[in-house]
Amino acid sequence: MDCRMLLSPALHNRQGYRVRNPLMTKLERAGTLSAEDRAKLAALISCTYEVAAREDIVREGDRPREVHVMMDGFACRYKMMAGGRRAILAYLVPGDFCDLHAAVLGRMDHAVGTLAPCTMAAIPRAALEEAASRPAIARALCRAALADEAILREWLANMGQQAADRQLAHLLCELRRRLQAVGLADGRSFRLPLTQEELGDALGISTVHVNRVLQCLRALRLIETNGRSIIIPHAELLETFAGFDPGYLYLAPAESAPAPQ
Amino acid sequence: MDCRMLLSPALHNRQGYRVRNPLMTKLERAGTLSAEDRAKLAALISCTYEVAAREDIVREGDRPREVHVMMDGFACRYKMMAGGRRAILAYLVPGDFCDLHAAVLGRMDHAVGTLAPCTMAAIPRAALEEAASRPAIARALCRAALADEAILREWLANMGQQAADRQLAHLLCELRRRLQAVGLADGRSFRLPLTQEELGDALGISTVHVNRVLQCLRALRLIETNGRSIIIPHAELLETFAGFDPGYLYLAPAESAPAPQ
DNA sequence: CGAAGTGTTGAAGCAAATCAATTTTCGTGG
DNA sequence: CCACGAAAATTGATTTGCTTCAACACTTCG
Repeated sequence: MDCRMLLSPALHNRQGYRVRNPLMTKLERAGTLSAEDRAKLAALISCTYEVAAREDIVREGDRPREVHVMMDGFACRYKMMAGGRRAILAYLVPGDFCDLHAAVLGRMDHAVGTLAPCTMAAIPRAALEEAASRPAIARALCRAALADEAILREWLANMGQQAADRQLAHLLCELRRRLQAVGLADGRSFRLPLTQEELGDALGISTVHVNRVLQCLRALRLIETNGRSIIIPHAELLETFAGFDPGYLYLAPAESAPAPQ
Repeated sequence: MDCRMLLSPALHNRQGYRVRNPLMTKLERAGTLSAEDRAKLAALISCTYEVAAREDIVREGDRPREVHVMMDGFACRYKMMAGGRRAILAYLVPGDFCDLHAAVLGRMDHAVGTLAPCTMAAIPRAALEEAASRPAIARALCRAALADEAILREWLANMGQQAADRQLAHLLCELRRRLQAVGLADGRSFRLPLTQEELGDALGISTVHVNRVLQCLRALRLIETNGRSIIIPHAELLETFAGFDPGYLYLAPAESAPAPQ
């Protein structure tokens, strides 16, 4: 894993837009970081590197010495199942950690692979642990990890209990909100560099069926597709159809918890 | 929620066995707690109370002021879906936290309800946070939360991608291991106080189908049932059938992570 | 321009849902 | 302890959402 030191004074994503550091955007959501905290965090992103589409970033069983963060692109957590099927367990968008949990648990119990070309940052564990000695940063990291867990629960409920058309609609609603939160979607449309097979591996349905469900959503005028872009003409319609409630994403600034007496 | 102060010098579970504090058993797994840490933890369990079967412990939207821990019994995380279906997102066994994440995220995005009569402990957030000022305890709590996340990922892969017979077999393998880890199963059998409906709500399959799949597993001699007890004559056979690999449960003492340089 | 990957369509088969009825188990009070 | 009612488990018949297999069209890019 080569790690060209790209000291990036201004970050640009693959579409050429100048974007804020997406990790910062994400961790600031809780709204409790001081200027000094932010400086500490920014200093962590010193070592970035590029990964082509469909490469592994970390593999099952790895004991990563650094923690990897998505700066640009699109990736997924996955497990290979008996019989060669691939189960996609999460999509990762800019700002997301690949293996924060492995720093605590010691080992990856699944792999992370890119789906589109990605820019990654590698943060040495020692540097991260030092930053986490600041309570506000530790709290923000903890929040990020627990928000990932909330997404897993929503996926489990969604994939387990809903018909395929609702499942796919729900997934699109989630991706729209998450991409919007890091400036990669306007309200109406976003780039989604996924094949129908990659969607099916997340939903647990066949490629053929993904295709038919997409046609169904188009026929209902809930979505339009244009190459690898998704257009959602009326987000509320799609969200209603999917039974989507964005609370589980914890994108709003932290609702202050009741103070412990 | 009445909170009778039951200062329990020795804990007994509902079957009358004298058991260790299951929270301690769980948090000690990482193997890094000092005697002082253990004393601090033990002191947290001062306020226990009983809850009947099929009651809610916390509800979606709650902002709990205490953190609740299972001391005895059987419970589940669940969400109610559009159409009245219930999605069971996790089973909770003694030693498991109900709402540790809500202490950080501020709010429950799902409910926790008992399935069997339970003994719960309520830990005031202030007391927990004070205990967590000890690094070893903070680390153990973090490990516990992340191990829950690993179980969610395994469920998502299992429920999403496998045939129903493998799914159910996998679930039984997991419960056997988790119950064994807190002394509630010998190698061969354990009490499983769940109806077929409650199993179906976790697997996303109908009650009728749960029944047929159970019959199939019995016919294959992979399991026997006796009232609410499950007997697994040859655990390896069932685990092979289910493609079960216990690594994701993180029940073994922490594999020491590579030291950060 | 050709080849590979991706998307689309149709037909047949199957796993699981649904509906409905019956039996068994279990908890409770007489 | 037994009788009763309710909950849970079981069985059969029918329907359906999704898979699988196979062929073909479109796009992208070297």
